[in-house]
Amino acid sequence: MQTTPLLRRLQAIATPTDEEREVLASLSGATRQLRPNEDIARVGEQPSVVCLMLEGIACRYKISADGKRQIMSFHLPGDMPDLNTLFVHTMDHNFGALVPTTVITVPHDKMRGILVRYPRIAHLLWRETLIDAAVYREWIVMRDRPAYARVAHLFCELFLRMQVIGLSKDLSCPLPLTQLQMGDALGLSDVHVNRTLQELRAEQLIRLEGGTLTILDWEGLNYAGEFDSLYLHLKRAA
Amino acid sequence: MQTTPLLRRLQAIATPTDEEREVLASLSGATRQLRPNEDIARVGEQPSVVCLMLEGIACRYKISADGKRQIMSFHLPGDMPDLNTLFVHTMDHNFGALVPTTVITVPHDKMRGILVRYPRIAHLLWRETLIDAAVYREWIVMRDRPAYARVAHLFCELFLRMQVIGLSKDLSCPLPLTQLQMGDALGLSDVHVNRTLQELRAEQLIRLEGGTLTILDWEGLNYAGEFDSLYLHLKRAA
DNA sequence: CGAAGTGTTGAAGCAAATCAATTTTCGTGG
DNA sequence: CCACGAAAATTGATTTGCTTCAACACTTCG
Repeated sequence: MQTTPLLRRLQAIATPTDEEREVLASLSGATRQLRPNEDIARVGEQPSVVCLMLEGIACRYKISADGKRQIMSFHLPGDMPDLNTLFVHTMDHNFGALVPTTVITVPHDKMRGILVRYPRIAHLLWRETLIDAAVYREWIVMRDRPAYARVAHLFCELFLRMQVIGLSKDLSCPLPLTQLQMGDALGLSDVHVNRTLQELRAEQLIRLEGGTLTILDWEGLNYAGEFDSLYLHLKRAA
Repeated sequence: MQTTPLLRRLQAIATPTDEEREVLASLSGATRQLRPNEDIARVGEQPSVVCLMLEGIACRYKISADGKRQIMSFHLPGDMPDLNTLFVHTMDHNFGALVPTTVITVPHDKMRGILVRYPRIAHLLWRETLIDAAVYREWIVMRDRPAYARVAHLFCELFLRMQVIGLSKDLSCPLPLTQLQMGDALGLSDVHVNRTLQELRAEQLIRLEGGTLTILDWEGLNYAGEFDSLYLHLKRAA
């Protein structure tokens, strides 16, 4: 049942046939355990495998000239974040774990074989990479808004993404990120993330403790974050 | 020779075979002329055609709650910016012309036929959409830097992209954008774009007049913009 | 030739960064 | 189980790059 997260994820954004589900369910490869801040691939490398996330949280990031880390996306179980390395061979960014994380690595050759034999799976995965791009676009927009909206937006997005892979319970989901990590993703200092979290708590929109996010007011949080889930292209809404 | 820009663009990022070049060169569809600020597709729509840009400059953008326009990407001749609508059917953003622009529209069915018959073309175009995503990632990072670096970065990117499609001459290329349009793409006010342009001119890095950008100091501009062209994944460097 | 869009300049205000402690939490070994 | 050190969270004070507001000048073109 290793690949359950992948199927959950793909069924959230598309409608694979039984055969396709079977092929994807049988995806296998070396399992790899990563510790927080351990990298999976770095700028300049040319990976020969793609990762399937099973557990944990990973991110893509770049390091600026002044040493600041910019997180460009978060990746959750079920994601295949480096599918792009099949066609864009050289990493233009880093990819690493933020918390203890488990992935399986599938050789490029094997993936390519599947794409050729099952064009519909290729299209499914193409769709997945396009939704990835849609998330980037939303982040470009979202990161131009005030801190309050940015943090709210991030929580809305992560909650929905956790929900479709079955990791939420009611209005709670795991969110074991530090304020520094959130800041690097939101383009905010950790200090300001902290102050903003306090605002969101004071407004009774969220609770965040012990690595668990609880949304107290979904509508209110959506409004605060100017959040519209359309860009996630999920088949069903929350 | 309508599709020349497309071939130029694809040859800048990949190596199509003669047959593939021929198929792509024969791509045809209705020609459409667009005036500045005329939209090609809007949020919520489900286009049934994809555009191939022949001339001009288009952009993807969203309008925020407060009415601000956020430009998420620019598109130049040779780009097929809404290839994504083949697999992600509903537009989550707007797509429109910024200056007088010519496109041809190719029906989805026709494109799908080509993708099925020529898997290598599918992979080529997939690569194209992945590079699009790489540009989004870079923009997320770039937009967190000071205004001076952002403007410099934009000019470096646009110059290289113009160059690979044959629209540059020496270190000059067309750049008929207003300061407001640049501001919407950079997350800066038009006022601040103006002041920043003056700095770049004062530093003898660029000239920008009459819709033409001239780079006076490529190295200096790269440094100012913390620009590294890796993310564009061009086969040859500048 | 006048109107609209674009570019330019100046002054004031503000959201968030930065700098600098201090407190709390948490993992780990004694 | 507690003590310890390191990481994370929190608080306060100061600084700053950019926005906003407000004019005004220039260009372009019907």
